[in-house]
Amino acid sequence: MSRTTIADVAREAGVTKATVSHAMSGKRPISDDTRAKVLAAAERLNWVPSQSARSLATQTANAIAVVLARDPEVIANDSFFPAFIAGVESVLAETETALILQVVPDRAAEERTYRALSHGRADGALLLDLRTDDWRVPLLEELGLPAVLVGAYEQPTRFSCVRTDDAEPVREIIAHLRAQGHERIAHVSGPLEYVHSRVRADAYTDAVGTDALLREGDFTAASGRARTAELLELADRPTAVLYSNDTMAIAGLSYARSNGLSIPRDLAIAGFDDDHLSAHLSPALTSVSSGPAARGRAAARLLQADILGSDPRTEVVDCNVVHFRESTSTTTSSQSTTTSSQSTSTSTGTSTSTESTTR
Amino acid sequence: MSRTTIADVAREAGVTKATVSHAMSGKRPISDDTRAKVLAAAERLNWVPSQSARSLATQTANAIAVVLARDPEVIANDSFFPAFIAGVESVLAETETALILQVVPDRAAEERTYRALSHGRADGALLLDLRTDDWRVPLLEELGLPAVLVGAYEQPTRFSCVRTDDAEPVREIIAHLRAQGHERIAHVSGPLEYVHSRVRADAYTDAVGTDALLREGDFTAASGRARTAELLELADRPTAVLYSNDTMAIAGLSYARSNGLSIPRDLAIAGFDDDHLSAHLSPALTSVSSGPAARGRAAARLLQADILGSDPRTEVVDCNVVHFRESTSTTTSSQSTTTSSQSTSTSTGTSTSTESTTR
DNA sequence: GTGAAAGCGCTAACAG
DNA sequence: CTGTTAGCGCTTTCAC
Repeated sequence: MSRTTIADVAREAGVTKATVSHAMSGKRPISDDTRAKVLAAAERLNWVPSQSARSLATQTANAIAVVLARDPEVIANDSFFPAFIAGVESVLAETETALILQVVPDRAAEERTYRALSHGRADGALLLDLRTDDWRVPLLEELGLPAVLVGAYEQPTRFSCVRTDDAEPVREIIAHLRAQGHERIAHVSGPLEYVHSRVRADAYTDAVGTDALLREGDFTAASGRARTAELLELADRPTAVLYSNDTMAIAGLSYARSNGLSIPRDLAIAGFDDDHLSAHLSPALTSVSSGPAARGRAAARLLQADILGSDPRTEVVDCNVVHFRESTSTTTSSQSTTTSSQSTSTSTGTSTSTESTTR
Repeated sequence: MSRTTIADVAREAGVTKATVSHAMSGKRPISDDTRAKVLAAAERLNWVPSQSARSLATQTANAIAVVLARDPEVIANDSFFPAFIAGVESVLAETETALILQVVPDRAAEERTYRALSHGRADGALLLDLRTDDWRVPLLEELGLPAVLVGAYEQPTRFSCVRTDDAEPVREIIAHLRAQGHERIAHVSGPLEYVHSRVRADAYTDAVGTDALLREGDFTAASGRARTAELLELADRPTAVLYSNDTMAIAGLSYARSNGLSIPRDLAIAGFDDDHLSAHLSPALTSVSSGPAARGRAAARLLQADILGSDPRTEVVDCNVVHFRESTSTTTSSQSTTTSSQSTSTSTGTSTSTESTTR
């Protein structure tokens, strides 16, 4: 059961370990003849180099990491995350790079995890759920661990970013609701410490002119329901609510309905992130498709480039598309205004502009 | 930028590397005094042991792996996978164990990946999407890599299994449909090479007495639509269809509707895996909640036990619950027959029986 | 073009 | 209880 090592292959091929190493990596000239012998021997013995030995020797891991500080349960009910990971994997698969997914309970563990990752366990990290002034950014800079920031990050940084314009779709939705005669439009945001929640909330406040009907949720169904309950109890209750994700929107929708409201007649509802089933709900849910797979691909590519030594870049993956559906329509018959067939297959074709980071 | 190593900590604490190592692991008696010195030094230097060095020395990785041979896109549209991973992570988080997720394009890459994993990159693997007579089982046995098989596997094996009874819910649904007067009930299965698809398909064939209306899909929306189209073109078209996942069911539902059929009046529809939004669809979709999180937790626990040397066990996580909803009801008003509030929170309380493996 | 040897940072005997 | 000493399997100088 003792694993076969590079020494076994060397012996089998009648050369030294160094030669085997170089024959595999091509890092120095090798005669075709010996290379063939080495490859044959490796094949015969089913040898695969030990990643940990290689990591130790080279300080590279052939893996990138995503560290999640959120409750694992959120993974299950979030429409963004699985699709994002799918996009990431589609890029990593090309180079047989592994993705390390680690959920941590608290900040101490998170910091320890990043330190451990930087010691030969991962070549880089993808940072999700960014906060204004996120402590992870300086930490990773200090550790020298390459990273890509997914989402808007305002501070100067040497890292690449994958951004989208989340304010624009919010403005579009508010305008749409206004056009339908709505005057009291509420917003249930995600945790406002997250930049993307904040951007959406700010765009909302800007568009409606006040934050009186802004309520902070946490992306879970429970919070969607609770914040909706609060809003509906107001003397001057809103006639429309924009939620920062579909899970909260649907929880809110269910709650409103069970309280005798008809959607969209009594209450218009819009979500965000466009879950793959949202178009099939009743009423079909107006939502913003945020191109998670495209963003995952972009992030993985930027990270690989960074690891290979490229300069950091900010890539704006502008794949937000608002799908106006029945949940915000006064005329219940109409389906989406924008093309509704805009799904995974077409998202590769969305406009992707690139600009270099100036700072 | 040279990383701080155990030698730095030893120097800082005025002891040797061995002492530091043991102070951290507790693998041999250490005086409280020196332990304190070591911990203080480690803290001061922000030292985290190099995982690759440790892996090399101990042949352990502090990580477990899931290798996926499917198209990354499936991850995004599958309701089982994210919830399963969430369950796995909730167990791994307790011990700060990492999850390695690797998507591979073909069998050669998959085999190479398992070999690489077994060389100190992962301590074990979770096997999903089992096939009858799956080649991975003997491979992992040969490699000596601990594993847990998720799903029914009929061959004798030394690995632990996490099983569920998928036949029973299929029988329940068929019986329910029969009771509503349906006589031509079709089934769109997943790829029949997968054991779980096969089990469901066999249960279906058994229950209806023929496989004339059995069609093989591949869990994608596209196949759900295509197989539904074929079924609806039959002279004697079915009046009910049971799909092997919700994604196919919803695609089928949409297709049938766009062809002028009313659901469930003209066509009853049932899915499998109970996506978190399925209860909110219109009509609400009858589906089988298969407790993915509970299965993920069970699998992770069994794998950790195996890694620590426990004997393999087969755990039957029987958390399948059929939610009868509008898509199969003649009386369109009624909601689920079974409690519909059976969600993540309650799934921990489902009956979980344990039996030891006899072979 | 190939070989020999020195580590990468840790753990685990073996001494004391 | 603590120090010394070999490795784990690979890469990478440095010689030849």
